[in-house]
Amino acid sequence: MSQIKYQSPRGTHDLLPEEIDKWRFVEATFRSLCAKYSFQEIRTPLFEQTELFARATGESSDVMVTKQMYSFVAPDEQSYTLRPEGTAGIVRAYLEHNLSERGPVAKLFYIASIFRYEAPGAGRYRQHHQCGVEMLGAAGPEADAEVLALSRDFLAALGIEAQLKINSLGTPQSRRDYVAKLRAHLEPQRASLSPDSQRRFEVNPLRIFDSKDPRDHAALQGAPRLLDHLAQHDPESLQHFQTLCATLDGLGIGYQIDHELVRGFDYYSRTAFEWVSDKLGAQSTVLGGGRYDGLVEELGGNPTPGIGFGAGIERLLLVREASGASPLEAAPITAFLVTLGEGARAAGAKILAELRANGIACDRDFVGRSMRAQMREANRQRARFTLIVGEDELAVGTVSLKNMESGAQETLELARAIEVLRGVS
RNA sequence: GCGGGCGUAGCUCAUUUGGUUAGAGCGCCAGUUUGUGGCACUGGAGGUAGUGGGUUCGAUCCCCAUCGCUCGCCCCA
Repeated sequence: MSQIKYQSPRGTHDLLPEEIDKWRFVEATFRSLCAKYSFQEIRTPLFEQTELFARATGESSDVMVTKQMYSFVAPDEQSYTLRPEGTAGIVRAYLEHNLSERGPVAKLFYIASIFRYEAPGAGRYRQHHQCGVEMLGAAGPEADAEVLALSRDFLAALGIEAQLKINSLGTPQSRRDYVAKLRAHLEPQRASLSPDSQRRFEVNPLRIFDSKDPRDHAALQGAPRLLDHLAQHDPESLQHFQTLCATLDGLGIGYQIDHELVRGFDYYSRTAFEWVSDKLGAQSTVLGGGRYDGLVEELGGNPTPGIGFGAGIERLLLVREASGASPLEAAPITAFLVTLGEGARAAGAKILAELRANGIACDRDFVGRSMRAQMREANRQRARFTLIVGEDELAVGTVSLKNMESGAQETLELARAIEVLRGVS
């Protein structure tokens, strides 16, 4: 440990064999659900032109966000950035390949690495991994319900308990008026806000809702609510929200309306949602998403509605374990070849090849260990059978097949043993 | 970016008011007679105590720095 010269960069992690099965489980669960919901996988480049992400993360905060991106100048002297989120690249691909021409609605999903230069914390890394979906071209609340139903099924399949919170942000226009109202409400108490929120008051008053400072909570008492504002000035958004709620009721998806659930960027509209868990301390969101009807246009396309969600795999696994979901184990191999003597050892490669040609997962000893050690290794790998080949067997062309669970052993021709092993593979 | 805690074998942790060869459990390797695992027993390998400085006769232990992890704050696409 002390002679270590290189280590993985801060906030990045190696996924070792003993933990990879959990990841594969999450990914396989997500893929199979997406297939069920008819979402199709898309893979976009790990990096894009910096400009794309700068645009997609909004003009107002791009200075701040840019500091949290892994940007670099390539030999072509252009600036590129490792993707800090999943949606922008997909929208770019949607526009670049005119996916809108293939049908009115594109339902896409991705599993991707995400890079953000920020302080690592629980469930928060500089390279993390997300499962997400994007549904482009459908403006109605049934699209929201589709995405939410998938998210519900996903968490349920993972054995994660979480609560759904939803809210409506209205349209950028109606939200602008709301922000003005909110400012008006807070103005008189401005001096009593936390220092951070006094800054937010200038930059992005909606964010004050995210504050944990009691002073800010006090100031927000009696603040105007988004949904009330929509009722008066944006009836279409309210109708959208109410229809969604009714649909969720019909689907048996429980939710909680959270008037303080907000999003920072302009292209967000209407539905915003988060699945939260109390299992994680400060990082409570396990899956978040919402509608972004303004994004495609922002990135140069025709006005196109969109809604999606993203969920960090690291955090899903943390919550899953905190919830006491059953651990996952690697699939054992079917057979372990034990050889005795040089002749058998030399013949081993060919026997393994035959087993594998018949679809049998198998392994052997590669360091010339004793039979006892080979048996131990077979046990350690939880092999279901050992195939023992010694000089005796070699001489008459047979093998000894031992069932490691029952301990029963029989000597038979290799071809027969393969028949048996194929039957259990 | 700010503040608190932590950093001893592969893993989980002991140890020291600063004092000879830093320990345990698990894991790993080997053996317990001749070709048989899981249990048990025996033995073994493995650590310049994250790293670099400093204080001291002497540092794993005290001080500083640095890297990493962690908790909270900021931020959160």
